[in-house]
Formats: sequence, structure tokens, C-alpha cells
Amino acid sequence: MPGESGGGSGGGAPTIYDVARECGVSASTVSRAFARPGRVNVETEARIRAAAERLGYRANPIARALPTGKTGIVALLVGDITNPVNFEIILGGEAAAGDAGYTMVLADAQESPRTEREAIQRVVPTVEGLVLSSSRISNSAILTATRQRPTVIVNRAFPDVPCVVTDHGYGMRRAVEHLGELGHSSLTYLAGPEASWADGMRWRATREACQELGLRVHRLGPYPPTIAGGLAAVEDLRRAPTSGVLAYNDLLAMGLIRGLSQLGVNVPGDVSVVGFDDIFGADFGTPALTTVAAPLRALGAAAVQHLIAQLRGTTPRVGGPIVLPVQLVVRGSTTQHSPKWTSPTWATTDVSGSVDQASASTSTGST
Amino acid sequence: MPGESGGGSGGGAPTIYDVARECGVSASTVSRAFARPGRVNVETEARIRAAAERLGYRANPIARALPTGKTGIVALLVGDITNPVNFEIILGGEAAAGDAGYTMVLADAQESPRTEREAIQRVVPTVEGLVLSSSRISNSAILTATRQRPTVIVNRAFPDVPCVVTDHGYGMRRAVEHLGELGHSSLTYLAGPEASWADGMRWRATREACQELGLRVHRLGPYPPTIAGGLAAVEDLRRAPTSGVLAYNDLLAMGLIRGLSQLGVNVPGDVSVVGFDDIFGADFGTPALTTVAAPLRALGAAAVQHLIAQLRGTTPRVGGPIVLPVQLVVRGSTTQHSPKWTSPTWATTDVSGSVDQASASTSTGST
DNA sequence: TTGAAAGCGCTAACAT
DNA sequence: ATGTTAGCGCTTTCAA
Repeated sequence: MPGESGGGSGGGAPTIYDVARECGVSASTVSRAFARPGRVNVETEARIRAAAERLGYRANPIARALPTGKTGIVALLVGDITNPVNFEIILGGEAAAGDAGYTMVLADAQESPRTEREAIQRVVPTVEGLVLSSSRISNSAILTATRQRPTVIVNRAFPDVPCVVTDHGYGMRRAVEHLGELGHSSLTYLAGPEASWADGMRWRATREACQELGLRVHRLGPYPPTIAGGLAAVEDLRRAPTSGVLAYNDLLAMGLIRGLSQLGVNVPGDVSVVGFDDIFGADFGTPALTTVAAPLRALGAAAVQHLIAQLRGTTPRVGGPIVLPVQLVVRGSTTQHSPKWTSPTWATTDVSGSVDQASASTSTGST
Repeated sequence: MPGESGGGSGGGAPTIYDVARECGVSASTVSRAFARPGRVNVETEARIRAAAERLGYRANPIARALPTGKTGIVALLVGDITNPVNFEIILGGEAAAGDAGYTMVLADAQESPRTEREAIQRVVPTVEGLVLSSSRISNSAILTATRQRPTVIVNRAFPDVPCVVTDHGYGMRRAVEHLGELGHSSLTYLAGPEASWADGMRWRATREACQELGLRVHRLGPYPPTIAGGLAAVEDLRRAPTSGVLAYNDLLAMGLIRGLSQLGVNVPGDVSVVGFDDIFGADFGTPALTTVAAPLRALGAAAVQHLIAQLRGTTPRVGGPIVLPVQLVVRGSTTQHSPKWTSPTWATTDVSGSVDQASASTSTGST
């Protein structure tokens, strides 16, 4: 045994045997007293607890995990830990795990499917269950994971696996309604990553809502869901300007606003922009961002709670995802459509205004 | 992979015994082949690896951990997971742990010393080592932790324990120099939480730098290190205005700017504000925040790296903290001092300008 | 209700 | 270089 002195559990942590000796019962009784209180004489149990207290006994979770497989650990895997959206999800997950007496390990896929698969395999032997958030891996890789451990998926639908998702549909609908009410009749959707399930949902909802409300919409992108992506979208927007823009997410929206400002285009005066997520910092900018607030923390918390419930014997809910509600937060980046807008000065000359809904619906992006 | 039941370690995961049988060696040889490659015949080892591959054998980390105490897990404890500063530290820590083949568990103290102590006790049996970041617990509680597991402390000095800290001193000095160069001769320091070690460092460095450079400075606060705290500081500042303000951190600075703006006070025209940390979002606002960029990710990474090195046998470095360099990032919230500033219109009438350095040095805050 | 004993999968002396 | 044999601390049959 290396490093006896160092204070590891190898050294001096009291065991059930110490407790057993201390109060004159067998080790198995001590074990029972902790594992299934009630299946042991109340008085004996009291004696055991007292002795344990006296010795400072704490059950060794890894020793317990060996025969039972119950490590008391769940893993949260995020596609990109750098993304503020995931940050909030992590918060929620950590809180829920802690509340349930579980420990949460955090693993980051660094945006790479390969890293993600490796990370899963690395943690899987240690954890009781998995939460996959903004996962970038293939369906078959997810299937592999679900066969190894109970799994809950965040913001991606998957058959026969419990999923927790944002109400993208209602969120986008509210955003479209908002822009419509402000008089914007022609909109642009700035698309996020093609592989993103959320992007698909948001774009589809946007299209449907626009159709229903009689607004026109076209789609630009895909762009990386970052400030840089928003900056990159500026040129495309100049080529096919609209007075209302819906961005796949806040970062994209903020980048767009920044890029537009650098060109001297006024937001919201010339262009109204709405984001999605309401990440930390969305209200820092000028103008503060109008956005659809996603229930980020609730998402993380619900996923972990659902996972733990499952570990404790609840039948997982797999009949369609659990949908968490969103809320439109109106701030400064949207305003009434100006009637004299028809040919904005900041547009690039060639195609301004020439994009119609029909051509847009089938566009696959211009980058 | 081959039609295994796949259920979990309880069911059908192959063990060293399976591998041993598969290639006709003893279990201990298999164990050696994985634990200490080289201490086994190269040809035997090849056979073992082949068999392991064939069976899809993966060493069970918790079974390994029982006799060795090596779980391959380290814990990162943050004082408040909600704080964007800690967020960056978490990123850095996770990356470093992953790179070293370790898994990181995240625990949140929720700003409560009690929760923090409990969290430590909860994870300590499972982890090989601890990183304490922005810890709110007492010295004696830290001592307790360090006696249980190798520990590294972030942003707090502690005798005989390896510490990784931001170069608060140089950072504040640069901030003061910057304001001095811009012509601000009288400054205000907005203090953070009294219990914060970092606040102590920053205030002291501020005072010393001001003294050296012949600038006057007084201290307001303490305030909670949040946007709300900054908002709350506005009234105090009006009562004792200066053209230059150094905030304990970015959130405080951003809150102050927001509050000032609401009053119609122009930043940086009327007041120059500098923050500290350069958190995510510090450049979103208008004006973008001039701030001292703390090496947040590097801090998290260095702490975890140092911890893991220690776990691998390196002698911990305890002769004073490891100090990581900062960088002044000049953005829009600071500018040249306007000469006609002497009696700002936004000041509250009574005491404007009456605070001098002597009285300030001993002030303990006004909230 | 309690005790005795056999593992969980792996490591680490001790032999060979 | 390899095999044998005890455990790590806990749970869990199986008897009592």
C-alpha cells in the first residue's frame, strides 16, 4: 500500500468493521443499518449510529459501488463547454445532482464527435447515468451510450430515450409574432449549424409561423453559432436585406448587431434583431437584445432529475420529449418598422429585396 | 462489441478473468499487462492485448480504485458556480483534467461556507485531490480538507498549500497607471466582499500604486460583486465623485456603468471606469469595458495540472503562490480626463471632492 | 433480527 | 516472467 501516512482512505478512515467492533455487532449488521435502515432492530441501529458518529465513520462510496454498481455519480456531457448556453445547463444540472445527493462529473466534447465518444467511454464505467447536452454525435453513437447506461438527452429528440427540450416552436412563433406586430413583413432567419437539431426546429417553426401570419421569410447561413458567425452574416444580409432578423441564437444576433453597428446601420432603427436563449450577457449590449429566453437551467435540472429518478426505479418517460416553456423577452433590439424602409441605404446594390419566400424556403444556405 | 449483453458492470462487462482465460495466462499477469506494461513479456503482453481487444475489455476504474485509492477523479469546488469568473476557471480545469486522463467532478458551494464544507465531505471519499476556487470557508476548514486529500487553492493564499493566484498587484498597478496617464488624479476603488482575499489584494495594490504615482484614492463599499452591487454603488459615488473609478471586478464595474448611464452620466466622458477579470461579456456593453484580464482559464488549468502532478508524485510547490500574469485590456470605458471636471453636475451636493487619501486609507466602507 | 461467508474486479505481496 | 493468494470495504445470499 503506497503512502500509508498521507490521509487517503487506505490509511485511517474507519470502516464498518471498526464500527462493528465499537458496538459489538457484526459487520453485516452495520452494513444493513446504513444500506437499509428498518431492516435492523431500532435499538441496535441507534447503537450503531452512535458508534459511527463517535468514530467519524463515513461509508466509502467506491467500496459500496463495487458490488452494487451504484457510484452516486452522474455525468453531464456538453458538446462545447465554452458555449454560454451550456454553462447555464451545467448550473442547473449541478444543482439538481447536488440536491439529490449525487455528484456530477462534467465532460466536454470540445465540439468534436470523436472527443465526445471518447469522453463517454471514459466516464461510463464510473457513472450511473448520462446526460447528453447539445450532443454532436451520431444517432448510432447515442444508441451505444444508451445501451450502456440510462441516458437523458437535452435539446435533441431521440426515439425511446427520455429527452428534455426547449419549446423551440412556441419560442420562434412568439418571436415572429413580435416582429409581425411591429410591422415587419419580410424577415430573415440566420441559421445555426446544420447538424444542430435545434436549428432545424427553429427554422421550421419560423417558416410555419411566417406562413400562418402572412409574413415573408428567407434563410441565410448556416453560420457558426458565435459572435464571429454573426459578424460573417452581415455581408449576406446586406445582399438580401430585411427589416426584421431572427437569429438562431443570441451570439449570432449579437455578432450581427455588432457588425451592423460598425457599418453605421442602426439597430433597431434600421434593423430589428431577435435572438434565442437569453444567455448571460444578452442584456449587456447596446441595444440590449430582444430574445426568446430558453429555460436553460431548468433544462439541465430537469434532465438530471429525470435521470436520477430513473436510477431510482422510475420508468423513464419516452413518449416524446419533455418540453420546457420559453418566454419572449423584449428589450432594445427590436422596434416598430419604419415605413420608409423599402430600399435601405446600407444594402449592397445588386439583389436587394429580390428574395421571396418560395425561393427562400428551399435555400440551403449561402456560405 | 460482440453481442455482449452490454448492460453494465453488473451484467456482462468482461473482466481480467475473461481475458486471462481467453489467452491462457493468469489474472495477475493480465493485471500487470495493464497496470505496468513492461514488467511482462512483450509477446505475452501482445497476446493479452489482443484478447482484451477481442473481448472489448475495459478496466473497471472503480474496482481498481478500491485497492489503490486511485479513482482518476479530481474535484473542483467553486464558491459560486453562477459567477462567470468561476465559469472560466471551470473550463480551464476541465480541459486540464481531460488532457491528463482524469475526470473532473464539479461541486458548488452556493456561496455558503456550510454548503462548501458539506460538498467537500461529499466528494472527498471519491476523489484523489481537490481544487478549491474562490473558497468561502474558514482557514481551519481548508486545513481539514488539505489533510484529507492533496489540495490546490485558487485565488487565495494559504501557508504550506500550493496556491495559484492572479497577479492582482500588477493588474491593479497597471489599471492605476492607465488612469493616471489619462490624467485622472483622484480615484475611487469600489470594494468587493470583505471576506474576499482577492479584494484585499486589489485594494492594497491600488493604494500602493496610487501612493507611488502621487494619485489620490478612496474606497467605497463593500458591495456584492454583482451588477446589482454596481448599481448600488452609484449613489455612494455621487456623494464623493471622482473622474476615475476602479472596480473590484467587472460585474461591479458594469453595474456602475449601467447605473451611471441611467442617471445620464456619460462613461467614459464624465467618468472612466475600469474593471477586473475580463469575464465573458465584458466587451458586449456600451462602452465596452476597460479591464484587467485575469488568466481565468489558465488559473483553472494550472491548478488542476499542479494537483495531478502532485498525485503523480511531484513534490508540491508551497513556497508562496504560483502567480499568473494579467493584462490590461483597454476598451471604451476609459478616456482622457476632462480638465473642466472639478465639480461634476451629477454629484450629490454635500461632500463632493472632500475625500482625501488619508481619510480614505482607513475607511472601512460605507455600506 | 442477526451472523458467517462469499464475492464485486482489481492489485500487490509472496512464491515459483 | 509468471502464478498464487490475500485482501481493498462493502453488500448479499444463506443459515441460525
